[in-house]
Amino acid sequence: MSIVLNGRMLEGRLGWGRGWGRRRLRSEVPKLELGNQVTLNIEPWTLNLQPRASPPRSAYPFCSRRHAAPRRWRIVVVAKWGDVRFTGGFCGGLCVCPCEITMFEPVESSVSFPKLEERIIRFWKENGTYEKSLAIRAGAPAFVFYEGPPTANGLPHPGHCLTRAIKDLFPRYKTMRGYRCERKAGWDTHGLPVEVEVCKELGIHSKEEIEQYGIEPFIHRCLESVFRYTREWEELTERIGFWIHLDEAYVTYHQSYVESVWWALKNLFDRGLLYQGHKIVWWWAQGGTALAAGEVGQGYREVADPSVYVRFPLLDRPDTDLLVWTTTPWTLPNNQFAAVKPDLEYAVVAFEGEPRNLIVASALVETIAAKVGKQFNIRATLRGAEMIGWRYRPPMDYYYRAQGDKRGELKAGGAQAIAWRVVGADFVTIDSGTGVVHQAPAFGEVDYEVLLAEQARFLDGQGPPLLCGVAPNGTFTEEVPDFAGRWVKDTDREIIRKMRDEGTLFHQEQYLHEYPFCWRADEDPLIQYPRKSWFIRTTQFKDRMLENNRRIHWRPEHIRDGRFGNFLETNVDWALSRERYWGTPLPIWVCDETGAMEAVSSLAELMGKPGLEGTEVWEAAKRANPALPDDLRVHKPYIDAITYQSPRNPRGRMRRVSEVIDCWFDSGAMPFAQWGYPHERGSQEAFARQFPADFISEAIDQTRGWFYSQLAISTLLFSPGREPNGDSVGPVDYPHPFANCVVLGLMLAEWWESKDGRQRFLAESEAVESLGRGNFVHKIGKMSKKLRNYRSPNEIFDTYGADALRWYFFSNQAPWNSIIYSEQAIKDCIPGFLLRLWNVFSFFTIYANIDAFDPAAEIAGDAGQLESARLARAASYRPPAQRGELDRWILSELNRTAAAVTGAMDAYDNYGACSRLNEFVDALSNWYVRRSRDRFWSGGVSDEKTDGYWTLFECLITTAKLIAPFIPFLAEQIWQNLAAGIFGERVAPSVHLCDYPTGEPDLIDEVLSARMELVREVVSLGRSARMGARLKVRQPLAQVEIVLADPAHRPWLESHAALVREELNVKTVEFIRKADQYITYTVLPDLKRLGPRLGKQLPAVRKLLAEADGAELLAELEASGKVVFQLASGTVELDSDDVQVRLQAKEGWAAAQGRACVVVLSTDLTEELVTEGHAREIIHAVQNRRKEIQCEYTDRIAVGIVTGAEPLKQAVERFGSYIAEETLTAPGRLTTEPIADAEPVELKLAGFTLTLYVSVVPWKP
RNA sequence: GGGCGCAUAGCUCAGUUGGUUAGAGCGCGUCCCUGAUAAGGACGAGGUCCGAGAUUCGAGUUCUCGUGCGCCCA
Repeated sequence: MSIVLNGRMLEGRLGWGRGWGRRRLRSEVPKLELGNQVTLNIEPWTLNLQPRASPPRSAYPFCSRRHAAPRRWRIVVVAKWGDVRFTGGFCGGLCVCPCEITMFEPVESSVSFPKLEERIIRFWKENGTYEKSLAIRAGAPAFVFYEGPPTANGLPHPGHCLTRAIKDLFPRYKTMRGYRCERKAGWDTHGLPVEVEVCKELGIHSKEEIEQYGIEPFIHRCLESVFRYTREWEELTERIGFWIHLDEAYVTYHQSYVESVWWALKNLFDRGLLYQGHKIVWWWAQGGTALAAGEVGQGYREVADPSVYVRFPLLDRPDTDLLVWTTTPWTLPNNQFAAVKPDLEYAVVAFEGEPRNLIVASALVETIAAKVGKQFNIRATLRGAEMIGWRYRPPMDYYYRAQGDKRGELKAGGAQAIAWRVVGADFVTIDSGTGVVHQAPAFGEVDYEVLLAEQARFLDGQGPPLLCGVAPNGTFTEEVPDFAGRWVKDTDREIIRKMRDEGTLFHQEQYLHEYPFCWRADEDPLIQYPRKSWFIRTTQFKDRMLENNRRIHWRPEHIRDGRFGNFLETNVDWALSRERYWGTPLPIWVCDETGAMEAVSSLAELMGKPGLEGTEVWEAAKRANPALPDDLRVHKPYIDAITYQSPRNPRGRMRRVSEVIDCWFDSGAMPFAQWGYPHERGSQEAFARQFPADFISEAIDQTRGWFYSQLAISTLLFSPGREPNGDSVGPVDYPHPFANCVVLGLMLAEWWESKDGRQRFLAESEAVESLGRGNFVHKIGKMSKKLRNYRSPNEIFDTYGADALRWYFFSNQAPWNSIIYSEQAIKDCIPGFLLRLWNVFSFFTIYANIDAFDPAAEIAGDAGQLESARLARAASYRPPAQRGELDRWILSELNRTAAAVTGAMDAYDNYGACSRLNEFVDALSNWYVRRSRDRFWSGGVSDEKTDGYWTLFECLITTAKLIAPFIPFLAEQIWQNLAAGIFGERVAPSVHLCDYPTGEPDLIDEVLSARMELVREVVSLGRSARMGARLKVRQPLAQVEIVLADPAHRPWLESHAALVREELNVKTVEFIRKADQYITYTVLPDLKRLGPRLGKQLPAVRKLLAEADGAELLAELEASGKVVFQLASGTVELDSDDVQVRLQAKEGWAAAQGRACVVVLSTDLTEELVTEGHAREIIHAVQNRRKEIQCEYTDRIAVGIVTGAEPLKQAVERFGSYIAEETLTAPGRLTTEPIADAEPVELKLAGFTLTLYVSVVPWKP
């Protein structure tokens, strides 16, 4: 034997074990490099194998699997023994493993999933696998997916991992099911959050400061900001395995996108659906800006405000006043109405010492009397409804003086005073105040709605105007001359004094409540204030939106009628405009002479307008900085500069309104705007092809965000039967723009903190280490950057891998539940599922390599996707029907699983699908492989063994396909190894290019599945009975008796007695029918069957059955086919279908009961059995000793068993050869004497002492 | 204040159209295996299904009310 490396012969002898040859070789081998030419000559087959009649069949005599070779060290050699070809090689352990057949790439038993995933990512990239997956479905029906665009101005966090994982899962699945699923990425780039980020960088707050800084440089900074973390986002996307076209992403600030949004807005404007009105906003007067809801929420604080009870004297009822309560006295000058609840009872009350009667809600009379400490008399009561229309004089008459008598004509006919009268409103409550609510529409959102409702009752222009005596800077205007120029909040006291002087104040106190302040200047209280705003008339489409919504398949379903449906029910017009800078400009130009307006749908259209001016602003900017993206042309401030000749008035110029739009409109327009529809070339076709979406998914916080904005825009633009508007797609049937929506739960963080909350840990183990057990609390809560209560996704990827994270997301709970980002739970997915599957995979390659099982050699030509039909072409592939039962069973389970998983995934139920996959892998690993081990280990080649290889191969191949959408990396690894690795280009190059297995009905055998389930139950019960009787499995028992509730299974189970014997370590298996000594029978009614038939008689029947002797009942049933009961209410007859038999093990037996059977162990131990048990104890002890002295698996040993205990001596004597065989004791080396070179070990076995000597026997060739 | 959701084992969660003994994983305990081995497996303990009421022959499951928590909106 010799080794030649690059033409140079290496000296040395090859050895194994501890020989010098191995050490010598070690000094030579490290010089090997990839690409070296190595020849190993073995002439003849002289690898010092023990002489055998047949060729060696395993690697074990020479190398433990710990020596599995890293790839670069593999040197393949070929040897022949007769006609059998062997492939072997050096492995990383530096010994020679001549029998390590490399049919399949050896699978490392300890795998690093993160490293594996990195390799797979590279593989996909280099091979364009994603693109291929689209290409093979070029002509297939579309499965349309929309990506809800994230903003890349912040780092992606774990929540984004979840959305990206789900968004990947279903497109991958549908692609494998044969659909073409285009996946266009998108980026949301506009909006206030972006501006706020930039402001933070600049250290500025207010709009004034932004304008001082300059709008132009400001938006340039916004633009830079939105792509700050693009790289991190792209890396995350790739790392988690989310296949999407990032380089063709739509971007909301791009000109084509903006123009598409303009098109939609012009469409709405031309149809009269876009109008200007007022919106009551939370207004920061000092900063001159409105605050978004989220910002307002941050600034709530408890403060004391004046709380005043004010008289509103009624005009038509002398001596009677409405009593009105408010905590904002400064709004009283702008009072326009008093609101009451129509169905509430009010009382006319005379308070002691008060000159006039007061009207308040009856329920509040006592409360108010108590406040002022006065007695009262109720003079009369009346319903709120009766008061509607009553007129009063407001406490401040700045407007009343001029307009108090003004009347307007009603639409319904007649005329009415425009203001200062009682109106009905449902929002009035008796929780506080008086039940009569002061209405100042300018300074309250609900008040404003009352005004709108009132305005709607009058003919156009005749109704009440909005009275607003406050300037945007928060000071009173000249309309309120007494307080003009004063900050409104500062006037409360004087207003109160004035009312007291005039006698309209009834009572005053302090009131503690939550009130919002500006989060940027926390001394500044916010006020509600009317701003001009643009609205979309969504309310007009409410019914259509509801109808559309009803057709959407929501997961979970309750979203449809719950959160989302309710939101639609309470729909208000969409306040579209924002007085900000970085957003899609509202494309409306106004004539500065006539006020006439026009909407514009593209830059080209604008450029075509007559008398165009202002384009030089952009041109100059571009000249100054040629790197400016042209997309900015359609943004502030450049677009604002563009004016044109008014078509209405020759002197007029058309100027753009100043606002930008709500960025939710941007993302909601994405179904068409992503294509630049309708302006871009090809966009109309693209839109027609990709509308509506089959599937979208986001978290529940998008209900009023992206889910609504999409639905609203789509319903307004593309509803059936809507007004013609000249677009080319035409009305589309509901649902659109999405048909299935998986609403994800929120992601929560998990951490552990010290009881004082000062120390936080991300892992329980860390908390234990630092604080000790019991000194910390487990917390679950919102993720928070400030608290740093979660690990970055990258750490998870690097430690556990993306598959583990994905599997955790998909398999641990229904996706709409909130999900805890639990590191421990992610970690547990590895042994729980990934590693279990990996071990089966590894097991297969080990044995398949040993036996040179080579599917590729047997299947000629194109092997496609290795479907059953292709495999069947192999000569040694026997049809499943001809294979053993275990094989047929696991193939049945495989196909049942495939069918169930397909069904679940078609219903968007990933959780259910994962449960089935988990069950299957468990069955494969813990029953099929376990039960097949001996078959694979057996020497030689047999049909049964080959069947086993084909079966396991098929299971693994199909499982790889089944798991591909869920854990795409591991799936690919298995496919690459088992399929592409041996078939090369004759199979699909990636598992993701395969069709999804849907289960072959022919291979499903429900009866077999049920029966195998029964065997597994019998075995499990047997073990349970052993535990109960404290009988170790090592102790053989004479007999197990099985009592079946349903004897139908007996023949089949009988034929599997050997299996049960082996699993339970018993000598015989008996089936018994009547087992009265062990069992009591209980006859139970089949409730589902009898419930409807017997109704109220059922409890009586149940009682009778429970009290009756089960065995007797059964005998009667068997004899006559029925049992008859006499009840007070009549006769009841039951046949055998009406009852079920339950078995109950009697006390005192080593028995265990399950649903279908009872298993009874014979606990009588004969001397023979006990002795055999001792022999097995000895084997166990010797095996442990082998391990302690660090034997190689192949080492032969000498064993000395020295004991004075007769039973143990007997065991050695009677079972010596069995012990020797099991422990690899060299022939003739099992003695009852001490062994000279071995260390004695004192042991106690079954209560006896024993001294054990074990030493390794030098191996002799 | 309104809407929606959740409440099941120590922890995290399943629980299909109402049906007899409510499941899983982790953790815990006992044990097995040592030829898948830096793995793997078996068995076990552990539950007032948040509370009250209603419907029903029968409720973890349906309905009403309440309690607690979360989210969204005011």
